[in-house]
Amino acid sequence: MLRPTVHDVARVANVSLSTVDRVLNGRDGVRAATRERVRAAMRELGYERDIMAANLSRKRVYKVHFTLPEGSNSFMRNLAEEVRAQAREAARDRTRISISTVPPFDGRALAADLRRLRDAAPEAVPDGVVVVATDAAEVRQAVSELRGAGIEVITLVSDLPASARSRFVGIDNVSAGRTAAGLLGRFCRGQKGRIAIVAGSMLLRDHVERRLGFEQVMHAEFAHLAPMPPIEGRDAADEVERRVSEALEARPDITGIYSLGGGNGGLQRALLRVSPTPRPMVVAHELTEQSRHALQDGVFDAVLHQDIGHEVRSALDILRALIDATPVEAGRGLIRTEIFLRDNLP
Amino acid sequence: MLRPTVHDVARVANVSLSTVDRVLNGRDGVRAATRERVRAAMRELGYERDIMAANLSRKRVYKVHFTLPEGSNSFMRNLAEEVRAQAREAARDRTRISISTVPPFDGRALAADLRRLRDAAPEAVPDGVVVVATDAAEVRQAVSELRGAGIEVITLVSDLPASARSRFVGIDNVSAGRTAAGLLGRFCRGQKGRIAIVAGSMLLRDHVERRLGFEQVMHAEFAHLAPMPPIEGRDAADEVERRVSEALEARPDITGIYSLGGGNGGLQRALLRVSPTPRPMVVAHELTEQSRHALQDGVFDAVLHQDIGHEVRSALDILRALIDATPVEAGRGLIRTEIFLRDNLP
DNA sequence: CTGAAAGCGCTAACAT
DNA sequence: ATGTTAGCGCTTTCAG
Repeated sequence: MLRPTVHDVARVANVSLSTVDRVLNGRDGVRAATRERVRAAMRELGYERDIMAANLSRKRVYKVHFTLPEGSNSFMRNLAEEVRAQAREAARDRTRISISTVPPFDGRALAADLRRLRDAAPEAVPDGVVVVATDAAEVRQAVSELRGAGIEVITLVSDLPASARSRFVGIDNVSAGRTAAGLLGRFCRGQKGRIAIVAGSMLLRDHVERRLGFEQVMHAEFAHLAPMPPIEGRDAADEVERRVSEALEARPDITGIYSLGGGNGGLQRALLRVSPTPRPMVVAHELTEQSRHALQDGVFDAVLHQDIGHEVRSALDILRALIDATPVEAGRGLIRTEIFLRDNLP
Repeated sequence: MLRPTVHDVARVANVSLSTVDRVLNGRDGVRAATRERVRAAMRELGYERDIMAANLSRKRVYKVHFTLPEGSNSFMRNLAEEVRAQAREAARDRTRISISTVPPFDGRALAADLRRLRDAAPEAVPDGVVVVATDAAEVRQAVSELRGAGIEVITLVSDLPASARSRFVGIDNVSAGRTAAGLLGRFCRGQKGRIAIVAGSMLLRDHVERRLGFEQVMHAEFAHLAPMPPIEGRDAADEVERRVSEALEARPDITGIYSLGGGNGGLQRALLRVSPTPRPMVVAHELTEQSRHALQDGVFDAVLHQDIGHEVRSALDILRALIDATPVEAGRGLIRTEIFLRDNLP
């Protein structure tokens, strides 16, 4: 037996197609009694609307806008590239993607960009917005206004907690930090010594979260391995190289290193230059050309990674579902942190 | 400007809709010259067919059958549960799913079930079959017959190489084995001793491949840790418990264990009962209630996991594409192997 | 408030 | 070998 259609509902409820449609789409102009009759018919038949057919008829085009930080680091450049790549494919799924970039770490500029979207000409106003959020009050406010205008907002990579954003898509950074500690602690089993943490800046939210998770687990499970205060390398290879070299020379008992930010090329050079023995075990973030080589050469032991393509795709899926007011699983959007060793490089 | 439609193509090529349709679907009854004219028009306009509309018009229902091993272990039970869950959702995507189960490790029974599908009443013959394959000649034969009858066949979780199956959906099991070795080798750094391998059956292709990858890396990178010949527990907790207990008692120098199959409850019990010191490091497969507890209690150190939901969804996507004769990316279907520690349990 | 009718992009009889 | 026409399930004018 085939799925019931609007026709069946109309017949059973003894109304016309248009009335069923009005009820289906919550439009008014239907007497309460009639509406109830239609609802009853739907329930009785187990009616479920065919979204494909609906979209076809309505000639629906999902208008989605991405607001990204200007290409400060290679991660963000990759992200922008990925969005552009998927913009092409998305056309086949009735999705039109636009992109704008704003200066990084500038809440004001970001908020202004979001407001611009809301105030655009009606046919240019997007149905949904994806934003790599800077954590600032103005941004929270702007997001709230977008939502007020019926625009769905997804935060990507970096969340905006306590805001009106519809969803967050990215990894769980606390969990990533915990994972790093679990690996590094086991890699250094039976060793005595210290663990060095290399971060970009403790002003970056995801870095803070990773460190938090890392120290939670280190403290609870591997108390003999005392993490040192973070070395802040500002995600810049040169600075990382200099500071890590100093640290390695000053403390020959460094048995493990957790690099939770960028600048991994510098870390790698520092390790090759100082070459302490036995070599420290190293866990870093994001699979790039640099970190891939470091893994292959046995300089890094593990790399934690977030799959950007997956994140963008996921953001689009969730956005379309939100726009269609289709139920979206709660946990959807939490991307797994992938773990790469030399042995499972893709 | 909107996407061009069949109407546009027809107009430009100066033919009727039906002719465009014939060319589009590779039906014959079109003169070569006409066909070329239509093709040219498509290229000129950049025409791309709207699959949703096509399916709507065609009233297509994808009939898909899953043949699964009877619930011997919790992984397979979860798999069956997941398939049932998605059977409900899939209805919305014009997909009708049926399921049958067969005794595990029984190539004959599996082959019989597959033949039954092909020989069913015409309207009950599925368009595609998804099967967790037992590696046996009869099964290869049955798969070949299904394909001969125009039925697409996808192997799930465990592949059937050198067979006529259309695709494989699952993890790269060689890579998973390598990953396990990379982890276990590092976890046992500085130790001397032996590594025990616990497998279900060397008749299962995925188990063979995992072992292969594991030994590759063990040999190349951690030669001081000699892997023992596999203990075959037939994925049954009791048998695993018995055999592992014996092994632990016979060889107190077991410093690491790689459990690449099912029956992890038994492994866990054996470890608790014999409780060798220092406790061996343990890497196992599949996150289940059992292995989750083992991780939390510090009995297991890492669990390699395949996301079943993702696999089932992926299998259905690919199957629909195959049935539609839509091109399917080659790498599609290779699911990432996830790594869980106590610290990043979902 | 409610309904009839004309599509959306594609396919499938049924002509010609 | 090609064209005409009537839908698929839903939405959207435009009339009652």
